[in-house]
Amino acid sequence: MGTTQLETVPEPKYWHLKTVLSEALDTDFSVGEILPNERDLAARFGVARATLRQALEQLELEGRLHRRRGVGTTVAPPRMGVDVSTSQHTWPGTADDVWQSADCTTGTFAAAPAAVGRMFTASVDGELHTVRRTRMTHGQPVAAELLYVPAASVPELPAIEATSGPVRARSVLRELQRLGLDGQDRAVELGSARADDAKELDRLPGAPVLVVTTRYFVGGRTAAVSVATYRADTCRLTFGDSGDLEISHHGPAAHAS
Amino acid sequence: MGTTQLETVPEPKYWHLKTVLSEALDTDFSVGEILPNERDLAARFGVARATLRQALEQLELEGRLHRRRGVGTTVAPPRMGVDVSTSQHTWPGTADDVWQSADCTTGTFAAAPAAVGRMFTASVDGELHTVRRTRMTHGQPVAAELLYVPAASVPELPAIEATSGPVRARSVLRELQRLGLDGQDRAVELGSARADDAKELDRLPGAPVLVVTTRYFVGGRTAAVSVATYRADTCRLTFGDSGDLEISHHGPAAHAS
DNA sequence: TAGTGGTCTAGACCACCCG
DNA sequence: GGGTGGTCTAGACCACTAA
Repeated sequence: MGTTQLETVPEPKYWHLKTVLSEALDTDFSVGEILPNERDLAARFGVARATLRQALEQLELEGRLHRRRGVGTTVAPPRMGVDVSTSQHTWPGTADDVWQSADCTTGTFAAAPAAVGRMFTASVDGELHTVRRTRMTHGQPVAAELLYVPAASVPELPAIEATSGPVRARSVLRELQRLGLDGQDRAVELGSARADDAKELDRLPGAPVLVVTTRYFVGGRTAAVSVATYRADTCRLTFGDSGDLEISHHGPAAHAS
Repeated sequence: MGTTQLETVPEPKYWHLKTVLSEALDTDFSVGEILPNERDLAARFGVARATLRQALEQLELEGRLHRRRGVGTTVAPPRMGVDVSTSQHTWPGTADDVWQSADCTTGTFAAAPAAVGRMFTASVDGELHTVRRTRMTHGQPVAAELLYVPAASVPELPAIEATSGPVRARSVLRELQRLGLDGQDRAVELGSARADDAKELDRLPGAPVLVVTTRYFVGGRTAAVSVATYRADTCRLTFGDSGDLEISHHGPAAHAS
């Protein structure tokens, strides 16, 4: 390769390729622009398609590119700041309209992942409501949430209503809102989208997501648990009032100049 | 394939493989156990090695596996909860001993990523201290941090001391600690490790990391900015008192039973 | 139907670790 | 030196999208 670099430490091709592409994105492309297809790009750089794809995958992971089968690869806009701070949703999305498409099913605790069941201090028997929702920002789905609410937490929930569907989902949320919230607990980790979440987030299964697990405390007990999966490619989770700031894409060139 | 599934929706092989392996990890393996090598595993499942690797990569992304070149693939322990809550470090790691190996260099604002420079409301001229540290948990490096402190934020910093090295790093941190902190701002996003961070975190460049960007406010102005990159495979970031809980690995089998 | 990205193969060589 | 995972190739076919 005709760069100025000596052949001291042979950098992997895909890594070098990613750096070159990253700089090209900064200088020669604008947001939304379509890149040449993978076969052309690979030929242009003199590498196999698989190698080129390895570079593109990294750039997509960093939120620089957006790839869609049958369409092409486009330059992604900067990640949007998504507020997940405490003040924003004392109870998840009760007042604001960022959460949509609620649904609700009721079953036993066995319907929840074992790790979720472990977060409830007591009452592992009895019924469990599972509310499914989608969070929209700028018209795009950014998160899919499963909210687990033991029936014991909402004793005044009318039992006569529909046993599922958006109507019951709103009933559960309304009951939760009436409860006094003592505090909450939050954790963030990397995961890969399950098939159902991926579908709602308009991504392929296995796409990287940021999993936000929240425990809601009422009267010293865990009253509900929320597992929200955020698109990792398009979202930057904010915990404060910095939602309108741009943070660097964190690639190897982040230190450049 | 001799499974019970009809050929209705041909699931990708690597996806099915990942599910099978995930279940095998739960039942037939214990933490730290070594898996057969990739060539053997690929032959056993009747797929190409590249396909097998696609499944392993996903499992590693979810924190289930740990792969080391020249050694092998082992079953990873559950992710550790790493507290990044406000109360834990009013100023980053001043009192506790989780942060180690501090170093410090001083230069201009051009030494910082452009996105970081943008977070300082004023005083883009002048000097900028850059403190580099590593966060250790259970004897393992979990995060590499770059703390950007404008010289204007620590006017009483003795100028005669060493211009770099751990000694000066501690001086800067000590000065910061003397300041009254009005508040802070935090954002989390997915990134890939730069070469230098990867080295400190004992990972390969490009490894997935959770980038935590923090802005520290003093007197209504941004007094310092911290960019901390946490290992995404081994860490679960906690914002509260849930540090000792286990959260589910978020794979496609997370809903199983 | 043509073009895109997604999956898969069967090889090869390299960098690294350990005995 | 022998075994591991990491990189790379040159193909092939498939699933999806849009004209």
